[in-house]
Amino acid sequence: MQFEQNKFYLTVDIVVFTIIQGELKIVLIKRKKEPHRGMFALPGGFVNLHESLDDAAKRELHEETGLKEVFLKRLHVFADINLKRLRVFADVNRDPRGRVVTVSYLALIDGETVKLHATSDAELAKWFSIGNLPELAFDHREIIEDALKELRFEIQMTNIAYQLLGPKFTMSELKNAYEIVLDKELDKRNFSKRIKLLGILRPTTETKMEGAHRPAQLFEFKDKEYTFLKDKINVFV
Amino acid sequence: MQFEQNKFYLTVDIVVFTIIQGELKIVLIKRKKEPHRGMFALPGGFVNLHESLDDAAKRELHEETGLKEVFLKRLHVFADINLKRLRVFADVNRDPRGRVVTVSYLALIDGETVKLHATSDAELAKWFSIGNLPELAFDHREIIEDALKELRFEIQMTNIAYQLLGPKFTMSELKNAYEIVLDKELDKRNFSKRIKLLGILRPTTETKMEGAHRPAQLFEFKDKEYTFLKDKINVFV
DNA sequence: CCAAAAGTGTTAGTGATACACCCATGT
DNA sequence: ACATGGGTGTATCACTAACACTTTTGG
Repeated sequence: MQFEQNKFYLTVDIVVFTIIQGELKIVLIKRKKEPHRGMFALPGGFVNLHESLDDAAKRELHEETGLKEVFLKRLHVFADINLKRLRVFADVNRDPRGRVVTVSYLALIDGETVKLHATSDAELAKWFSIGNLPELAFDHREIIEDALKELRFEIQMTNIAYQLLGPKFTMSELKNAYEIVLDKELDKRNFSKRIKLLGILRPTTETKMEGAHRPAQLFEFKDKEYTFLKDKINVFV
Repeated sequence: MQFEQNKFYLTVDIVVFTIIQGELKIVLIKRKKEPHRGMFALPGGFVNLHESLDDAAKRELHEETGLKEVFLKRLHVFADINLKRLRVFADVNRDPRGRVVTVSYLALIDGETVKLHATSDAELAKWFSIGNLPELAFDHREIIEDALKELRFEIQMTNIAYQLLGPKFTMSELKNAYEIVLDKELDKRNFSKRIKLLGILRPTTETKMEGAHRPAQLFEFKDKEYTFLKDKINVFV
């Protein structure tokens, strides 16, 4: 075939966001091989020739971060979502080994699931606050910045927040997640009104008592599928 | 290198939109080679190993549609824009020649530029109405549908409409372009108010007389750079 | 009764929507 | 004078934004 020589390496890189101790964090792994050995990088790696990008992302994330079944299950959900928002990074010189094109993935998981992981494999995979990242291999800083922008966009335009929280949560917990992602304080009255108006939540009959104050009502997401709140988009009459 | 066998072909495909005779159209070319010889496909092709995706897109578009300098100049603008919205199509079986991953580009040009082209090379490259496409090679129909969705999103959220029109235009011409892209009638009073409110246009002192009626004021875009109208996005207080 | 977070309502302002008439021109 | 498309204004409604007090609980 005429173009036999023009072949590329294809990789996937996954930006996994979560909230731990009130901070937005991502998983990074310490590279064991050259290039950039010893530096931190996003989990990810080479796509096999007969493997879908989604499968490669799940496989690499599992291999490199050693995450458990629980986490993989969540990951599956994320894969469904993020096919819609794949990004490509393809600069000629982005990898010293040759021409490597990468496709980035965005994943969200909730803090509870995270804790299960963080104890198991801390040597290789660690959580880093988004505001305090180490020096990163390749162009991974750029990929992360892009993913963060996308996350901020998506959390306002879609219902993806369901991935950041457990199945039931208080309005305060939800607001807190938005505040952390958007890095901005929100007014609780307006937040609550707006979220209710969007109609993405269903109140449950349960409440959560925690500390010396009035118990909070628990909510759940109506849909645990990626939904675009498109009324906000079709702006022209 | 361990992954030597896992190499991919990388292609770019370009969806070029324009408006001709009141219809939204795209360029398709008739394939001269197998696979899918004789079928219509998006302009595009293999990326060379030492070439950026943008350069490959410009090169392939020029090679396959024979477009002139005028057009290439516009294309350059489009390339700047659309790096932000690259899409990947990477299914395992999308091309019978092997594992081919493609990156899609979205381009807009104005009807005037188009006419220059359409006469030159009509055998191989043709304009097709978006509502009346022929059978398409590979997964190009899916790529086009994706590009159309993106176009409809972008025309409402950004100032990309400047690429669909000449340097100066009447409010009616602009409204018409929006109507064609969105496939929806718009109220001229509300459209005009909203566009003025967005502040992306500057009125000129010139007018356009055409037919037996009051002459129309000509406008131009303030910025001919991709601008996101982000006030519409940050929705939370 | 005190501390702490939950929960809730009003007002003013801004933009969205729906709708109808006059204006400038060529014939 | 009339036909044609250009150009504009107003009233209603919905959402945004700013802001403070009462409720429920544990200690």
